[in-house]
Amino acid sequence: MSEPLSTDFIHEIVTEDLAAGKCPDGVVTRFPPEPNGYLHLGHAKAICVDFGVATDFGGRCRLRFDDTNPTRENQDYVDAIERDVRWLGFEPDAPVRFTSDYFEQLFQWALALVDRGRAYVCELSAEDLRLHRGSLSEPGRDSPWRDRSADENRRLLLAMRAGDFPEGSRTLRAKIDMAAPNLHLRDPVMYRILRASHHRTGDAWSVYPSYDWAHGQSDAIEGVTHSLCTLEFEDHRALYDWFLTALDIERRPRQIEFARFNLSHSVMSKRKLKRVVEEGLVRGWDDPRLPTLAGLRRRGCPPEAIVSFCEGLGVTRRESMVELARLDHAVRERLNLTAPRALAVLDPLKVVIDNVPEGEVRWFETAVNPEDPAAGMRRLPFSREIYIDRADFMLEPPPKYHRLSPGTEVRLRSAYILRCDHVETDPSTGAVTLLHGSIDPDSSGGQPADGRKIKGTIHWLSAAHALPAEVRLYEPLFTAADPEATDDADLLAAVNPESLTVIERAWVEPNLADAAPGERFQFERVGYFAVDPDSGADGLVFNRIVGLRDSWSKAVARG
RNA sequence: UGGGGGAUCGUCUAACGGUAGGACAGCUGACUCUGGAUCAGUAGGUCGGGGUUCGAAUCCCUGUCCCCCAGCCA
Repeated sequence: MSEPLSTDFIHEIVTEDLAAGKCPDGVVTRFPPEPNGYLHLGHAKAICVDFGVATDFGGRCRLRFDDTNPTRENQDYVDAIERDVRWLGFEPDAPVRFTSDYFEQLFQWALALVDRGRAYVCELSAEDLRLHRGSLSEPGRDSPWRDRSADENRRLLLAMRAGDFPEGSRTLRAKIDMAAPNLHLRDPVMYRILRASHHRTGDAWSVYPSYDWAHGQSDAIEGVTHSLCTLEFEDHRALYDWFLTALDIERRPRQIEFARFNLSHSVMSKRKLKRVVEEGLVRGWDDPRLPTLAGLRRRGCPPEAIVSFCEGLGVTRRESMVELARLDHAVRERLNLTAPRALAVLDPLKVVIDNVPEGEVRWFETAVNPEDPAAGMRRLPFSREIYIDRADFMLEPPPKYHRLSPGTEVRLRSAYILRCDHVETDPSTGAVTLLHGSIDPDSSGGQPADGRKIKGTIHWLSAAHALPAEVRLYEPLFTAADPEATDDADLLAAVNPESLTVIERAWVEPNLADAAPGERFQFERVGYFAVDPDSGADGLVFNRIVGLRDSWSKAVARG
C-alpha cells in the first residue's frame, strides 16, 4: 500500500468510498465469467482490473462463475477458465464461487418480491413479450398478467419451480415500469423455465435466474463492495440498484463500468472467435494465432507479459483500438530478460570451411543470456561444415550490407571470423547452392587477433551437430486492422492467407535436445520461440512468439 | 427516433481553471560479437463554433461524429 496507487477513475471512486467508511470489511471485487467459452485478452484485462483494484487496496477478489444458463454452460469451461486465471498469476480468494450456489437464496428473495407485489408471473410468449416491450422510441404495454394477486403469483412461481409448466410458458417478471425510457426497466424477466440439466445443480431446478436478477444479489451475498464490469452493462445499473433497493439490502455493492478494448488485426467477440474456429480457419481454440489465453499460452506468450500489457492499457470509459505492436512490445520486454538464447537456422545454406579439418570438432562457450549473467554459459560445437541462413549471404550485396558476400568477412557468433572464398550455384537457376570459405584461425571465440573491426555477426550451426526441428511462423490472423468491424459475410475474406508458415525442416542447436513444451528461447537475430506441445518422438516443434525488431529489413523496405 | 455513454499526438493514456506530459509505433544518431538490447535526440495532438475568465483540454452554450440498449444470453 506504500506504492502510489493508479490514478484511474475506479481507484478514485474506491478511495472515496473507503474514506466515506463504506467498506468496513475492506474492498471486495469479483471476476464473474460465464463458463460458456474460453477466456481471451479482453478477459485478461478484466481480470487485471478486478484483481488489481482489490490488491491495491489490500482487499480480496473472488472468482465467481456466472452459471445461470445451463443450456450453454459446462464444467469443461469452468476448468479451463480457472486454469487460465491461475496461469495469469492470480490467486482467487478461496473458495471459487458459483452463482448456482445461491439459487435457493435467490428464489427465496424472489418470493419476497412477489409477496411485496414487486414481481409477477407472466404468461406472455417470448414473441408477445417482445411485442409488449415497445421500442426505442415507444413505451411498452403492460402484460395482461401484471396485476395478479400476490397469493396467485406465489402459487404460480412455486409451481414453476416444481416443474408444473412447459419450458418457455411462463416467466417471473419484476414489476417496474413498462414506459421506462431505459428498456431494462420494462418489467425485466427474473426467472425463465428451462428444462436443462445444470452442470452443478443437475435437475434440481426447472427455473433459472436471469443475469440481471442473479448478478447484483450474488454480489450482495458475497459482500462484494465494487462490482466492476464493462460498458455495455451501464444501462443495467439502474436495474442492479432497483433490485438491491426492493430487497432492502443494506450492504450495497456498487457497479462501476469501464471500457473494453479491441486489438488491431484480431477479433475478440465471442461470436467471431467461434466463427474462425468452427470454419477451420485456425486449428482450434488454442491456435497460437488467436487472442485466447489458451492460444497465447500455446504460442509461448509469458503470462507476465500479458499482465504488463493489460496494465499498460489503463482504465477508462473510452473505446479503443490497441495496436498489436503493444502486445509484441510487452512480450519482447519480458522475454529479452528471461529467455535463454539459442542458435537456429531457419533457411539453411551450407558452408564448407576449407581450412578446418574434416572430423574435427571445436567447442565454444557463450552466454545463455547476455542480459542475465546468472543464467550461466552454454557450449556450442563447431566443425568443417556449417549452416548459415540464406538471408545472411548475398552474391551482390547492397550498400551497408554487413553480412556475407563473395570475398568479404563476417563473424560467426561466438566462434570465428569467416571469409567467403567461393560460391557454387545451380547452373540452370543461378541459385546459390553451397559456399566455400575459410576461418581466421586467430579469431577464436569471435575476436580477431589484430583487432580489425568486423561489422556483421551471423548465426550458424555445425551441420553434423544441428538438430532438425519444425518451426511455425505466425503473422496476424487478419490483414484488416479492424476485422471486428467487418460483416460476418466478409470475415473470411479478411483473413490473412499467410498467417501461418510452416518450416518443416529448420535446424536448432544441440543444447535444445531436451527442451520441454512451453519452454521459451530467443533464436538469436531471429525472434522468440516456444516449444509446441506437438513436439515428441518425431522431433521438436517451435512456435514463433514474436520476431526480434529488425531495423535492417525496415531499411531495405524503405529502399 | 427514447435512454445511457464517449471524443486529447498514428495508437493507448495523463493533465481535475495555471508551461498539453508519458508510453507504443515512426524517424536521427551513439554503442554493440544478436542490424537485438541499451542510450540520446526528433517529429506529432485537445472534434467544430461561440461564450465565461488575466488564463480553458478542463466551466457554460451549441453543433458534429462514434459506441451501447428493443434475448426467456451474459
